[in-house]
Amino acid sequence: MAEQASQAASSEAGVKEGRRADSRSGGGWQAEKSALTRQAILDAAIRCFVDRGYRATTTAMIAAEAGVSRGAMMHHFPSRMAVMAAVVAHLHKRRLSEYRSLMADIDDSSRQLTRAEIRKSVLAAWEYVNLPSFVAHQELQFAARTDAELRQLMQSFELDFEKQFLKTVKSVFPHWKSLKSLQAAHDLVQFVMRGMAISLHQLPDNEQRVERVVELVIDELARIYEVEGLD
Amino acid sequence: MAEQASQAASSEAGVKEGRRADSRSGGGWQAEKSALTRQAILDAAIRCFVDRGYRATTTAMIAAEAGVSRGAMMHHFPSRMAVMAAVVAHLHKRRLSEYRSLMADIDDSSRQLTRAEIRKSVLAAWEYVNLPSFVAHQELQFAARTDAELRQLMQSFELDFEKQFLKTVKSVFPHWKSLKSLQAAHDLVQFVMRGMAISLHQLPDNEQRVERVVELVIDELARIYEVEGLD
DNA sequence: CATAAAAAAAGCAATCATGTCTGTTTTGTA
DNA sequence: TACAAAACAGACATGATTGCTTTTTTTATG
Repeated sequence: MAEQASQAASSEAGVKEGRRADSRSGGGWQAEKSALTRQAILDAAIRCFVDRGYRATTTAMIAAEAGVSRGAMMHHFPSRMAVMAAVVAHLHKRRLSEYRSLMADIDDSSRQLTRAEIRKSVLAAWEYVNLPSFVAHQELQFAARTDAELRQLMQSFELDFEKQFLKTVKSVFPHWKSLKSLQAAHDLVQFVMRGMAISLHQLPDNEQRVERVVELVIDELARIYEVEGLD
Repeated sequence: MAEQASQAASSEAGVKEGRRADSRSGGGWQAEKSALTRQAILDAAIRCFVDRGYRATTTAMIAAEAGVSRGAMMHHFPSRMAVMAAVVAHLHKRRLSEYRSLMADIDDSSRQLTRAEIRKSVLAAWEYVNLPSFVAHQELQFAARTDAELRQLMQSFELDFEKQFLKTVKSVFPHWKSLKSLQAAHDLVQFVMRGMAISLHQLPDNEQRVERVVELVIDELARIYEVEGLD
């Protein structure tokens, strides 16, 4: 269980990379095509989640979106749940990678945490919750509330993700000393962004409200850091 | 469209109340029983949403939960969507009523906004997002993202709800002068609570994290009020 | 070149949810 | 009491989704 998550998180060079090299001798092209098809199916599933929702996504829909036949898909994933399991693992890696990429632009390697950096990190968090991968994961997480099988499937990944997530934040804000307050600040940002994402994606007239709340969060983070996070 | 919402919001004395009085002359008992059945169906639907999810909730499930036959249900609501429409209207009233009830305990009618009041309001917001009615509405709102019909159905109610919601907050915090900052503060609280609700209801070990974030929000509200909300 | 294995495509049966239909009971009214 | 209308109950048919099976094509290897 826990191995699954950490394995999925760490094994960046997965099935695909491991076999593409030896396409000259033997046992290469077939495996590569297989991996390509799998990847296409997973990406298609994510797109389906985003614009149809988890429950409404059928196996036929995924296959059509991926451009493969239903039979081919059943060859790689023997059941619907098998696809979902693979998507969970796929999203786990993709989300971590995307978040790290967003946060990578912040580190200006100054020796002090500036308000500008805080702002960048908050905006990055807002961008993050608007990514397709986040929306897809949101669909899965939300469905998991009332789907025991899916919940169990995601459980270990969720725990690992939270761990990696916080670890990334720590690496970006090395000057923030109090781990406790950093965790709380991180939680605050994540909760606000998530709540804002789900609340506003059907209400018009967002921009100003988003802007104001973002400013409030920045203010609060600056205040927390000033009080508890200094060296 | 807009009339639907405001009508649903204002007409507190609906179908049920309007006909129960004249059970002596004519047209009473039957109508009352009808209203009772409708109510049972709507409440059953909400329960189904909470523990099965919107998409997984079937008409048969609702009927069974309500203790009526599927035929009886189809008599009152000719289609699945008709049930959902009625549930949306029902939840609209119920949520407003419950939130007002939660906020009613705060007003200590002092002539100044104290930190204790702020704390109570934040805790009330947290209680609010843990009510079944909120969870059910969350299901509907979330499903509406990828269900155009449902989205259109809810649209006017959502707008009206936000209006009534803010109005309630204003009435509870009459000393908060700047409407702009009050709106922002209200948004902040709502977003945090919503994000926390959806993020944590499957992760264990919540209490401490919730506690800390709640404290942060209280601090921030106090700060905003001090800066922008004073008389 | 031939054969085995993998990948892909298509067809099929079972299940399930919806909507409609018909029949029965209860209530209101003349 | 008789009749009309509403409330209710159950059965049926259609359409959709899933998983399995069969057939065809592609790839790897002796």
